[in-house]
Amino acid sequence: MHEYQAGVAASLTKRQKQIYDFLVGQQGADPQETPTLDELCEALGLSSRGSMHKHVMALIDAGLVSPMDRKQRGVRLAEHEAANDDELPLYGYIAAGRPIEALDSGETVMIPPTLRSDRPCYVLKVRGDSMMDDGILDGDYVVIEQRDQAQNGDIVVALVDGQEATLKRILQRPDEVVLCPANSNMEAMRFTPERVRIQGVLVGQMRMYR
Amino acid sequence: MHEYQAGVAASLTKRQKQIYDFLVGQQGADPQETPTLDELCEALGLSSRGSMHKHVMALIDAGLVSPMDRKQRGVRLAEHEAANDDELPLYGYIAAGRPIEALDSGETVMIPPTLRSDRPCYVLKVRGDSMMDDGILDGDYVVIEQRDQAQNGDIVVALVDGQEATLKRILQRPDEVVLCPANSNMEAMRFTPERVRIQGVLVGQMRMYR
DNA sequence: TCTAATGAGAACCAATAGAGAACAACAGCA
DNA sequence: TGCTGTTGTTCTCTATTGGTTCTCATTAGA
Repeated sequence: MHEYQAGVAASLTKRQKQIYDFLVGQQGADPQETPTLDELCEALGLSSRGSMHKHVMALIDAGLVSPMDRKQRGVRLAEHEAANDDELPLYGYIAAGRPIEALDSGETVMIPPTLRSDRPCYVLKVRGDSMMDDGILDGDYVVIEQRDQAQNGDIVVALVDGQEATLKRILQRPDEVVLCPANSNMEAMRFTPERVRIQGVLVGQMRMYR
Repeated sequence: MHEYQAGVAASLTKRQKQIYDFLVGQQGADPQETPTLDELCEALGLSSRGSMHKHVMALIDAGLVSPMDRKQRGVRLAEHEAANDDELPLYGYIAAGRPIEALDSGETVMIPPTLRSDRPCYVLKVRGDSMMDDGILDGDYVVIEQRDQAQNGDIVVALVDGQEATLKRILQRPDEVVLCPANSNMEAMRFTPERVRIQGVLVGQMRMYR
């Protein structure tokens, strides 16, 4: 998303970029403050509201400024409500050897953007100690990025034979897939590749005490 | 009736914002005092109650002022539902045997409300493996509730001799305080009670992968 | 030279702002 | 209960502000 913004900003003219930069700075000073066209003119040394309007319209077309529909509320930056829907769905419990135990209600958990990726994610609650040596304990919440491929060494949600879901570190070899627990009491499990389907990759974890 | 768009404070007009700011200030001065429309007019230099009423209606539509249903009880701010301060300050790094390494910049981290307590909290980043057997690894973020007392078994930020900060499980006995690491390679440390000061209690933890 | 970017300025008009009047609901009081 | 002053509500009318749309001139660059 920042990529996108930068890309658009790159196609702005000098004046437009200058105005946009001013607005960004202004917002940092006081998010409530939305300068009028006249104020923008004074700040940037123009004397024609109409000219300023033309520049602002370009910024609106570029998606950087929210359209001001004849309302006299000043020029304000577009709210880039990115994909930061802070709430992610809590699908249910994951424990070695059973399918994911679904929670019916559309329950969600608030997840900081730093704990997730830009792609679609969901949350599971961990049952059992199979990953304890990697610091993932019973009761922890894990954030899973939804995808069907992973790199060797990733911790993944893997579905075996279409029914057993488990959270394990994965090793993919040409002839077999190894799912490695992080628990000295447990053995790695080996399967032929076609028996294992990846349902997501671990991107975040959190735990609450008490 | 009123075509002001309900919603955000950012969409307020200048006058509306001015009135809202006045009300906020007023509330700070004396929470009991709820100015009438006439008083608001006098305070802000208007002479028409009707005009002031129009502005106040806009604030009500914006959800900033609680509707006054023809009652003569003055203008009062809406109960601000949970001014969700999702951001907590990131104080710095904590590692066994050193003071907390401060990060100067007022950096903050977004923390879901479920991961913190209602009391004041802050965030530290973990250095080292002294708590690895409890699933707290190098690089993890821990949420600490700020207080100076703890129960036996709590994981606390403890300051020893006023200089060494450490994250450990605590055991308080009448004659000594034991700080227990969660790492089979490390020994518990024993101090006389006056040497140990509790700076907070662990209430949440999170980790990001890659 | 041609074009795009820029800027000035005028005219237009809807949004905002304010005054004031009239009315309605309320609270206090006899 | 009825009276009275206070306070919220609704209305009309007017003025100003500020976004919009023009036209036209100037400048920089290919």
